[in-house]
Amino acid sequence: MNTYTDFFKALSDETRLRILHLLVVSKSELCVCEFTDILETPTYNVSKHLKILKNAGLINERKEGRWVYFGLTPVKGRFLELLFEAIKEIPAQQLKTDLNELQKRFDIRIEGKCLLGIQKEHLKNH
Amino acid sequence: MNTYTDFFKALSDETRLRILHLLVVSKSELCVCEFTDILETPTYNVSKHLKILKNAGLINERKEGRWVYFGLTPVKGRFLELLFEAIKEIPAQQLKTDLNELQKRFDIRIEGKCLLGIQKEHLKNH
DNA sequence: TGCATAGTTGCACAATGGCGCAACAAAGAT
DNA sequence: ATCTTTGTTGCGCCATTGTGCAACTATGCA
Repeated sequence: MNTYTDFFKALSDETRLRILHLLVVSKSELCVCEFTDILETPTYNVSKHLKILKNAGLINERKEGRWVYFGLTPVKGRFLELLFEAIKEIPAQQLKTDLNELQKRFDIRIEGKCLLGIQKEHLKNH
Repeated sequence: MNTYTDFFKALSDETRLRILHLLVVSKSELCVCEFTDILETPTYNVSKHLKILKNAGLINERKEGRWVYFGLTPVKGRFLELLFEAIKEIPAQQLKTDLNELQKRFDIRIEGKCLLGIQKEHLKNH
């Protein structure tokens, strides 16, 4: 039961909902610096939100050199299947904008990998 | 956007998830004293949770004499449709128990109306 | 070895959220 | 009119949550 309220709690924050939406729609893994640029939120913030989504069991982590990629967990059960479908259907302008920004990040990937890091200076840790 | 995080926030509490599950599965209106007995939570608590669900736009209120019935809002949009489907599919024991308790309350309705009030003494306001 | 880059974590702070209690409103019954 | 029943609301308390800052780890490069 707690599992399910935790799913909803994880999605009850705008930043985290945007993160999950990006993952559901793109069907890809994204790395922390890509999220940072797309969401326009400092890295430490993105990192914390990703941790919450991970602890809720919604996303997985994969390390590759200095980069950490996050993707959806494999869907087991009809509940998550429907929940992800629902998220895909949210008709919010913000989410469309996010997808545009995601495309920009995909365009600067090199052989499918995120190698360029954060592009927006003001979002980096100093 | 806030609309959607509010939906999730509303469902990120166990009591409220149980309430919405009852409404989604039963396709009925239930009154506050029925929720009180089923959820085994004091009336003032039930009332507050119902208010939160109502403010989120998930449920409606209808007064009938001293009784107040709550039911799902008419679904507009694919997002809510899928969200409610998802809630139906949650395989938690607690929710099954709730449905049994709901049946008991339906059994003591008179001509489809909740006329008997709270059955569990310790849950009433004093 | 030292430096830059990618990311995480601990701390302090303000805001929010759920609970219990007690007081309240509203409707019907005696 | 008064009492009972159904339900709501305001208050104080405590726990949780999101944020920014600063310190930290870890990986790769010169």
